[in-house]
Amino acid sequence: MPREAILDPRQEILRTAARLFQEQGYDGTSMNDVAAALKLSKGGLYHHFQSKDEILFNLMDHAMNITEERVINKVRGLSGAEERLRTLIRLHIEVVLSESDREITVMLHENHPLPPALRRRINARKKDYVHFVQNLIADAQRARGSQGSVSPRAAAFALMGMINWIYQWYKPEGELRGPDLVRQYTEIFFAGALQ
Amino acid sequence: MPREAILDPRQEILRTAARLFQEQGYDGTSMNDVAAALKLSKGGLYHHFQSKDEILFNLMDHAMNITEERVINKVRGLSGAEERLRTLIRLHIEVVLSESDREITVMLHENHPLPPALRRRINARKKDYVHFVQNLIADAQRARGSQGSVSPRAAAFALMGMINWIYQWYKPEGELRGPDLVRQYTEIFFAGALQ
DNA sequence: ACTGAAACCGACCGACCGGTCGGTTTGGGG
DNA sequence: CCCCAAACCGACCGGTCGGTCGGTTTCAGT
Repeated sequence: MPREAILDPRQEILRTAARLFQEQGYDGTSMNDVAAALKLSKGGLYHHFQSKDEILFNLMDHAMNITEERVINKVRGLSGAEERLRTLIRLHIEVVLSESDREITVMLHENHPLPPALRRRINARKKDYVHFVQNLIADAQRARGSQGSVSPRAAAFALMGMINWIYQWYKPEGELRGPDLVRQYTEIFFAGALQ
Repeated sequence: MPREAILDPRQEILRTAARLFQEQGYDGTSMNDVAAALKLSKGGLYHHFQSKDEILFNLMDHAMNITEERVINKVRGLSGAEERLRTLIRLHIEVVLSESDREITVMLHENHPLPPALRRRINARKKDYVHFVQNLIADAQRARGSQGSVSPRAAAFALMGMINWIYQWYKPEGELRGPDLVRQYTEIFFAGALQ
């Protein structure tokens, strides 16, 4: 028998909460809503998490784990500055568009004030990611010998904006589909930031 | 005596609500908070607006008015496709960074569900703006005779993302100040989308 | 001085929120 | 078969929310 045939209940709660938070917002979703969606009583839900904030924090932390596994670690295994940057753009977009990783969009949008300690941990991880992207860009600029009138910092913010804004308008059935989106965004950014 | 020495009370309420919504979020701000900040009772506040939603809608509508006045109308008065696009980028960034127009960031971030009718009106205005930008980009591409591998639609979304994401990281006292930001973003986008 | 409407107050309402708690069910190891 | 801890239930709590309402103040026009 498979060791993990039954999901960790905490993870199942997080998955459900992520879905509801994405659909109705954090404040628009009550703990009752979460419990009901899991066919649980509110008391039963509080057996697994001791506060709504704890759920939100774990959601955001999990989102950062996903980003680390599916983007950063994959890119680290590559060589060639431009190839690494190109891959980062593709993978990051894929994560944002991924139906299954709703935690990402929750984290992108929700700015509900977490307890300061937790907030700091998330912000630090976000900042690390931006620095990683910034370094990638600097490497790619160096490799191409570009006349750096565009700072890696500004370029990194521009790239994060382009990609993280996608969820605001993207529709899977729309005219601008995934692979096409990746191609065009990559073209725009490469020509724009590595000139 | 000046006819409008005293502000329209509704506008003063909107200004205060915008400030509080930006600082604490829409759900994190109660009608009591708004009333208290105005040195009003909640009952007094409800004399001017009949619901919290009505305040949010007027805030968002006002934000769209500002965009129309300060960006679209200014750009319409210009000639030369590239000059118009360049100016749009600068003005749009300036509006996002403007201390006094907090309604903008409220609208960019808050996705509290408005009554469908109101929601549609705001969304229609947003869509109009994207179309306006899209046409500007198409004109600029044509004027430059660029080999259009980048569609105006994708470029418009990329630009909106770059700019509308700024409020997520921008700090007035940071190293990347306003004019510098405008210059670099313009460079990135022109090289990226008009290649 | 009087009046009427607009502005405003403050107590109040029902609903719902996040969270608690004492007790019951469940199921695997001895 | 029993035990015990983990899982779970459901009633409950204090507090706050958006919104209401009847009454009072303010003040411009006459």
